[in-house]
Amino acid sequence: MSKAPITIKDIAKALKLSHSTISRALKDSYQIGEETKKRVKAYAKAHNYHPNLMAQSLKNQKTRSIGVILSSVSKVFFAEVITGIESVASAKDYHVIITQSMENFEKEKNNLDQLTWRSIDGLLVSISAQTTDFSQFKSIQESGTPIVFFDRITHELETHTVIADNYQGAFDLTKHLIDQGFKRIAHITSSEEIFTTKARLAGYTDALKLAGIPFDQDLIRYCEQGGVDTKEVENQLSTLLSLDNPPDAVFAASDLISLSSFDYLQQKGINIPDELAFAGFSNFSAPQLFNPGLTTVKQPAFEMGKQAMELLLELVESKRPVSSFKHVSIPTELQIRKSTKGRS
Amino acid sequence: MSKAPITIKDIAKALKLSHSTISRALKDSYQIGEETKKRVKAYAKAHNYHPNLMAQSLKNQKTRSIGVILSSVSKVFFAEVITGIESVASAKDYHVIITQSMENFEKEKNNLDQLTWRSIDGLLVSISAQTTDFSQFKSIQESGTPIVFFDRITHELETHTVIADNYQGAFDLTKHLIDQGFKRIAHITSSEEIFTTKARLAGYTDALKLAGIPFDQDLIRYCEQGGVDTKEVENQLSTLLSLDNPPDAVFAASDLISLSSFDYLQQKGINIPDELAFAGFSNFSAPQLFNPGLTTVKQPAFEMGKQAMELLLELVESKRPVSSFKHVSIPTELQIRKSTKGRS
DNA sequence: CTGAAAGCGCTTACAG
DNA sequence: CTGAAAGCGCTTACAG
Repeated sequence: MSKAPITIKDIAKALKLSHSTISRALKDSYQIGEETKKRVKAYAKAHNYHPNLMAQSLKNQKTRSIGVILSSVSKVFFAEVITGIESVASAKDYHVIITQSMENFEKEKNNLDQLTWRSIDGLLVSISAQTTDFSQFKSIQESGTPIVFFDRITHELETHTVIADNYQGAFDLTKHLIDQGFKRIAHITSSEEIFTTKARLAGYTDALKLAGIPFDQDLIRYCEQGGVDTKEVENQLSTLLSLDNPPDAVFAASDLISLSSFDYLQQKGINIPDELAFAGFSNFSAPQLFNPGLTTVKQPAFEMGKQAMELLLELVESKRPVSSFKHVSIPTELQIRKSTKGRS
Repeated sequence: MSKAPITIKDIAKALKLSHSTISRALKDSYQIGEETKKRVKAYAKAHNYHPNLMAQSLKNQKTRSIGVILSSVSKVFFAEVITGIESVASAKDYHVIITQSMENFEKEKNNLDQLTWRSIDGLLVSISAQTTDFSQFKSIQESGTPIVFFDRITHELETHTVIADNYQGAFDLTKHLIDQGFKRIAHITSSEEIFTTKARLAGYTDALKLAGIPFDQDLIRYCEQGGVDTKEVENQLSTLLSLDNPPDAVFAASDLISLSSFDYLQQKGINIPDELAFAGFSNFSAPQLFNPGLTTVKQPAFEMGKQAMELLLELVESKRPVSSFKHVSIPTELQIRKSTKGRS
């Protein structure tokens, strides 16, 4: 194992050519003769030549690195998203710098600063729950770094976006509950502001409308922390249960909410689904563990990461400014289990 | 927002100094007068100067990037490890390139190649289950890139290692089962070869010995895939259950094994803990979801990532070769739930 | 078709 | 205490 990797200079010396010629031959420049190209490439391969990325970056003003901001890698959903992102990145020789906002606006801003001065070529973002001001993203975009939003997106910037079809997922889930005979369907969801919350609420509302079931604002409960705080979920649940006309089913917007809810309901001795049916959005690795098994809407996390990265690299590698943007929405998958079994 | 970031040259021009002086002032060189330093730093700060990392890397032959190889980010354990690694990295301005081996030797080798020619400054590895040949790691180390192993380690290379105290964790868990009155304790574990498997088996064995319970090889069941394949786990369980003298408790080595087992046992209508007690190593986010709640040994994942990264950076930043290596073992935590309740 | 030269933004031995 | 110069490994306009 040689300590110093082989460089263009070394090849030039060995082959008695100038280093410009080597450089061009390696990139298949039309200016170089076929014979020469072959010799150079063969030598490079034989000696396991790899270009020095730092030198290339310095020259090209491109780092081949992509920044990612998401709330937390510990969430199964995001772990799967990352795998999708990496699958594209490694195929195209980019590397990915992951940062976590922990749903915190200040942290998100710090991550952004960090990533910026590391001079990334592009940025992938799922916006934190706290974020209402998008000016930092705008200035990054204006300074020439393309951004693609996924999952938690905004339309305040013009760019590609990739989401799960939250609307359809919520619609399907609500319709399933209605089909099972439930009439008072509550919705415990995350912060009112975020994009996914709005889309899910719309799907829920439309499914009710279609079935002629009246919408009741009392049945919509927001958790500002998105369920990170167990107490928050318990409060919303207990409010629901003490309504004059309590719900017969609950549609939860996330795993965290479902987890806390199951604990609480079990504690209170409330039987699922006989006293209260329950279902939720989830990328939990083992929804069958819930007792009874949890009916879920599964988000296409890997696929989202993959497509978001592909769209970002389109922007990064595009020769000229892009002005027409795609808004991808990927279907979700309804998985029916015992927690929503109707009384029939 | 200026498109082009400010450089040393810009500062030099503005302050009518040479760029050598700026460079030195910014790094607090003793050669530069206090007054000058102050002026330069103030200007740099005011204009939000950040050094161009590519240029620095090229000059210093250091990239400030650290490679990580682990089996899969989708495992909660590794997601937490990553958070620990990142916490150190971001504080010290390193960035982390994560790669996944998926327990596959070939993939691990590819990741290694990729990382190598990206010229990382150091490497953090949790070895894949398939790996028995460590020559690639050795040559990387010999070529000057420090490596630290964590979780799945080897002693074939001389370097720092960081593990959870698997021995003690297994010992504690086994002792707990014995204390609860169980006498035939089976152990369903991962591939026989890997380090963690051996350590856990040793803890298990010693706890039995101490209690005067005879060791029975029939009660030790290996899953080559580590439980990725549900069938594998079911086979081992059914073998155990059909023994002439079947176990009264099971100690599982991982979440995956516990998950598949619970499904299988529930299917077979076997009551936990009355017919069979169950406990396992786990970093599952919600062990209380198991029905009944699962007694677990929790691994200090965040802490492991943090300490491994700290030790690696010690090696990376050390001026001279290090020859004395630390072997850190971090305590695990036994969390007792209903799945191991004794009959008393 | 090939080469000499300049330059990306920094660091650092060498001079003064 | 400060500056001019060389060089890290590459790319690419300019010549020939």
